[in-house]
Amino acid sequence: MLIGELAERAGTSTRALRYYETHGLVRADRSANGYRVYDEAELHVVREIRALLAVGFGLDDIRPFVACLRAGNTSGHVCPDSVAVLRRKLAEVDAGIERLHTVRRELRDQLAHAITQREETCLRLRGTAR
Amino acid sequence: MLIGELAERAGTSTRALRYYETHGLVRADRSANGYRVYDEAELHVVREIRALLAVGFGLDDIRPFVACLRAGNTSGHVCPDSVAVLRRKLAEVDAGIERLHTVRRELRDQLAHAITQREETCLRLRGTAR
DNA sequence: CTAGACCTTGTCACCGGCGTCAAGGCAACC
DNA sequence: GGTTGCCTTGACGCCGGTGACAAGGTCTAG
Repeated sequence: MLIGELAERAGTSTRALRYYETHGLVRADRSANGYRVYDEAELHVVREIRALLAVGFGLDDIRPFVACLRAGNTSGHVCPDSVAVLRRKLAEVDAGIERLHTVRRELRDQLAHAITQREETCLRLRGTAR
Repeated sequence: MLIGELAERAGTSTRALRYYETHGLVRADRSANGYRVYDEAELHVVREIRALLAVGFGLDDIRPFVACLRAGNTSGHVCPDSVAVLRRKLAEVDAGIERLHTVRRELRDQLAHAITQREETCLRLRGTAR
C-alpha cells in the first residue's frame, strides 16, 4: 500500500502521514524506487491517531497508544502508559470544564449587569425626556 | 504617562501595549521626541482588555468594549455591541462545555474499558501460570 | 515518445498573542 | 563625555497540525 492509498483509506492526507512519520508515529518501509510502503497494520495505527487527535490529544500524547498497538494489542488503550495519558487527559478535561463554568458564570453576571444598567439608563432617559 | 509606567500599572508588558495599539485597541499621543504618552483613561482601557483576554476573548471580540468605554461609559459592557459579543461568547462557552462533556464521557468509557481488559489479561496470565 | 497520475523532499503560510533580540535615539546624572 | 535607563521601529520565533506549492523522479497506458 502506497501513501496515497493509505491516506484515502484512513481518511486523511498524504501530508499528514508524512508529518506523523517525522514525529515517529507512523512507520513505512521503502520500495526500490524510494516510495513509502505500508502494511495493513499501519492503517489501524493511523486510524487510532486520527481518533485521538479528534478528541483533542496532541501527537505526543498519542505516542504511547501507537506503541501499545505495535506491541500487539488489539486496542491502543490497554497499556499502562496509555492509561496514564487517559487519566491525565481526563483530569485536563475536567479542569477545562470547570474553567469554562467559571467563565460562564462571569459572563452571565456581566450580561445581567449590563442589561440592568441599560434598562436603568433607558428609564432615566425617558424621565428626562418628559 | 509613558509606556513603561502604563505597562506596569496595568500589569502587562510594553510589547503587549504596542501590539494592542497596532490592532486599534489602545491609543497614545506622542510627545515631541516621539514617545507614546497615555492619559489615565487608557489605564482603564488596558485593564478592560486584560480582563477580557483572561476570560478567553480574542482582540477582535474586545474592540466593542473599548469603543464602549471610549464613548464615556463607566463599564465597557453596557453597549449593544458589547452585549452581543457577551451573548455570543456565552453561547460559545456553552458549546465548549458540551463538547468537553462529550470528550469526558468518551475518555471515561475508554479508561473503564482499558482497565477491564487489563484485569482480564491479568487473570488469564495467573490462570496459565498454574 | 508522451501524457498523466502517482511518488519524493523541501519550504513557506497560517492562527494569536505575545517574548525577545537588534540597532538606534533621547534624557538625565556624574 | 560616558553610563544608565528609558524609549523607538522592525523582524524573527513559538506552538501544532496541516494546506499548498515547487521542482523533480517513476510508472503505466496509449
